[in-house]
Amino acid sequence: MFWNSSNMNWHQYTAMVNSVAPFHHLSNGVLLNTSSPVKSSLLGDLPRLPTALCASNYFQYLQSKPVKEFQPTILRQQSSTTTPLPYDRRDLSLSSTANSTTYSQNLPVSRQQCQVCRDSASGVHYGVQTCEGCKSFFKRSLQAGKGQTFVCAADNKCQVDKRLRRNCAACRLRVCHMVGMKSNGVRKTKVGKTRYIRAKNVFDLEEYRKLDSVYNTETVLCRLFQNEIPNMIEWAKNIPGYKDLPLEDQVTLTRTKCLDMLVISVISQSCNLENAQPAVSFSLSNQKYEELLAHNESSSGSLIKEKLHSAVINPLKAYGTDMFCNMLKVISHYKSLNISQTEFEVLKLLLLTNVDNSLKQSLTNTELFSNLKSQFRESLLNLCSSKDSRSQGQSRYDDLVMSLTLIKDLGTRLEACMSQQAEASSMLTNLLKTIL
Amino acid sequence: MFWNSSNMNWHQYTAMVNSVAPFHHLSNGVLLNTSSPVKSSLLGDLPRLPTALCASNYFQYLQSKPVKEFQPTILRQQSSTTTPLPYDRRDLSLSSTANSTTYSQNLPVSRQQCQVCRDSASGVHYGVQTCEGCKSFFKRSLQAGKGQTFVCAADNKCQVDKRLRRNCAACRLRVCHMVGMKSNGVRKTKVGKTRYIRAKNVFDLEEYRKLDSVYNTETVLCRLFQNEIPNMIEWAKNIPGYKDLPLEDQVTLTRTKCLDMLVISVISQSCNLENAQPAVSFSLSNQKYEELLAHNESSSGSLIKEKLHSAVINPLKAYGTDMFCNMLKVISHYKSLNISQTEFEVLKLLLLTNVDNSLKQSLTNTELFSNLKSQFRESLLNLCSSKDSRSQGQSRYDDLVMSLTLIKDLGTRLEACMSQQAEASSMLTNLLKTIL
DNA sequence: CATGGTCATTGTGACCTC
DNA sequence: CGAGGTCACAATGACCAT
Ligand SMILES: [Zn+2]
Ligand SMILES: [Zn+2]
Ligand SMILES: [Zn+2]
Ligand SMILES: [Zn+2]
Repeated sequence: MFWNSSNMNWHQYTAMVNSVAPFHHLSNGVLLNTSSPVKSSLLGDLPRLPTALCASNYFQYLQSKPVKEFQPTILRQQSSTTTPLPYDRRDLSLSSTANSTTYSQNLPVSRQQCQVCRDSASGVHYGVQTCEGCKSFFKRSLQAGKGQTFVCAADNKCQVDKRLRRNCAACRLRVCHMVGMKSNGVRKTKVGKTRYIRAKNVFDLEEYRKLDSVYNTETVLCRLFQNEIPNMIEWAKNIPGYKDLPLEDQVTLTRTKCLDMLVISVISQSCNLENAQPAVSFSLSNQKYEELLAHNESSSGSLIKEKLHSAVINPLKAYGTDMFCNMLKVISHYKSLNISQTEFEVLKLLLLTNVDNSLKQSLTNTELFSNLKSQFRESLLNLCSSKDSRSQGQSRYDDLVMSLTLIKDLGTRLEACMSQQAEASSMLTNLLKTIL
Repeated sequence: MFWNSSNMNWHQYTAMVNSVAPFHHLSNGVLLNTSSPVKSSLLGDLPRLPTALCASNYFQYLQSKPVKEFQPTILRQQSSTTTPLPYDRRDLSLSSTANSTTYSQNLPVSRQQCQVCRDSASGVHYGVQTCEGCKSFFKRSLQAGKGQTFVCAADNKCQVDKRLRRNCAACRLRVCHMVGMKSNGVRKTKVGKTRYIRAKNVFDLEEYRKLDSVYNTETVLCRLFQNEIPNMIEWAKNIPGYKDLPLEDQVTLTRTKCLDMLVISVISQSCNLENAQPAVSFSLSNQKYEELLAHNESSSGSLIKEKLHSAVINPLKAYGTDMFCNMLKVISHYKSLNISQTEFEVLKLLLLTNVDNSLKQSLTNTELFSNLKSQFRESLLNLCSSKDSRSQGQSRYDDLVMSLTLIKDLGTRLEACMSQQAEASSMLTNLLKTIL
């Protein structure tokens, strides 16, 4: 719904936006207006979601970068013959030759790999496909008990793969928990029958709550982002005049601005929620929260869930990366402006066409673009002037335009978050390639 | 010079800004105008600089957080008596009791500490005060030769202190280089006389060039930031009407906006440099670069040095953190707008007063602030209108206001950088406290 | 006094036992 | 088949000889 705008000209478009303005819907509410040709969007309505994207697969996907391992394929027997040590089991050589022997080589990149570090797995341990190393690591962490706490030297976002897994125990254990490794109590003596069932491969709230930080607002926004891109592109296509731009320019604009657009959409959506006043839901009980979370785990654009999420799990975060608090501030700003949905829609357009000069020069049809841009600008000015008196209108226009800096700020922060969530950039490229 | 604006009313101020507009100065140029009562600023003129802030001290300062070590002060002899092992030298207990015995306890937090990890130092090793651990670590890295390369699992920004130094070898070695540790060749056999002189404690380019990334644009901006704050505050005090605001509001505004103000100043300064076209200095030879760097190491606001710096040292950076490229883009944008210094000055004022609602509510005198803000806004509108025709003026006004999103974007990125450079936030608080 | 070497201690992971 | 144990190996750092 959110990105929806059917084929019509500019005036029809603004008219529609006006008429649709008072139309609110919640993430877990029902869609009231069934007559309009809505294309459902994840930013509020949550249609059928590919459930394959659950926690384990998600992280597996994020970590599936082509690890460069051009091992020389020699000197394994070499070292053991030259130095006849009594034993040499461990492989800490960092250029090992041992793991190119999985029979289903590298076709889908996924099976037979350790879900934690992408090394070759030796079986299912503690509920998850892992390598010997991660198995032992998790075992030791269990044996050590609750006393030991690892600390990350960076931001709890360390890469965990075959060569780096020894660097940060905190992040390694975090990933272990994320992919669902569990002790299942101490092993029962000798029951040959129904043993360890495979872990459900879904976020487990109890496990999840043990984790510290990091994976909350940012993670969900990143995931949301993936799902929302197609809707955003569809929306842009239906902007009057946008399709007249050359295709390359459309792609350029969409690609450059998609993060900002995601942000402004979530913000405008949140402004419409009646119960989105900051700090209200913070008093909800954990039980209520779990109900809500269980009701619809998959994905939701509204900040309401995010807020609950943060309230329960999120402790203090690193300075400057707390997306949640920052978003609340911006929402409150817009609420104080008493902004209408119509104004939000036009602000979106302004934001989409607010490019710096270098980007503008790279467009193929600058003329057409500038026309479009000034048209949007004009539109906002008219909107402001019609409501209030002359000088009041100018003042409101200024307020609205200046508020875009806040959106931009959030977009930049989100970009930083995403860049740390592995290959968001290439992911984006691929997505856009498949869509257009 | 840059933050300079003497005591005068608003009209005098704009007049002065107008008259001073075509006045350019380079970082290594001479100051031409000696009659005006300029207060020199680091953002271009570089007066006497407290040279105490060199590389080593800087990192030492950044890392001087109050490490929470409430060691139980027992069980040292305990363990050696209960288990009569033949040897137990190393202290890996993580709650050691050994380092509260430095006789000059914790008065200035600085002396007798390892410059790398803040553990208690055992003397000067490889030219720098270090602990035994870091000494051995550096020794091994020398013995291993160039073959071995450490890789950081995060972003080459890991914290290095007593408990975390074992986490990331890459970052530990990086810090070793940063504080100036050197091999000085292999030790001469037996010369009892003039031996290792203490390292100069200044950035050494040769050592520095060995490092990968990270410490370039961002580091210098952070350092510049420290030095520039007082000038910024002085500048703000002289804005007509600003001193009429309550003192708390002044502090609030200054504190919230100082990063953005730093960014816009560097940008405007860079736009004035004749040779600041992007990608021009990239062709300079290394020798030329070293000359420039040697000429004035301490601090310089102009991007010209930054550009050289990056051109020589900076390889590709993490996505989204490359301040340098982003700044170049913005500079080029403003150059294409053909922006005047006067316009920049007013933009600065607009940026200073562009706060979100929550901040505005926290001000004590909202009325006064709003008046000031609209005054600034008016001023820019007049400036634009006077130059061009009516509609042209509005268009330019829009362009300028929208361009503030670009500045905000840079500010946000810089904030992220600074937050990773340890305790920039508390540093800022202290600074502001001492000034006001 | 700083350097280079020594070696107990700790984390690791390939392999083994059950 | 997987949990738990084993132990060679690598990194670390307190201490020592020079
Ligand atoms: Zn693994
Ligand atoms: Zn980590
Ligand atoms: Zn140290
Ligand atoms: Zn690191």
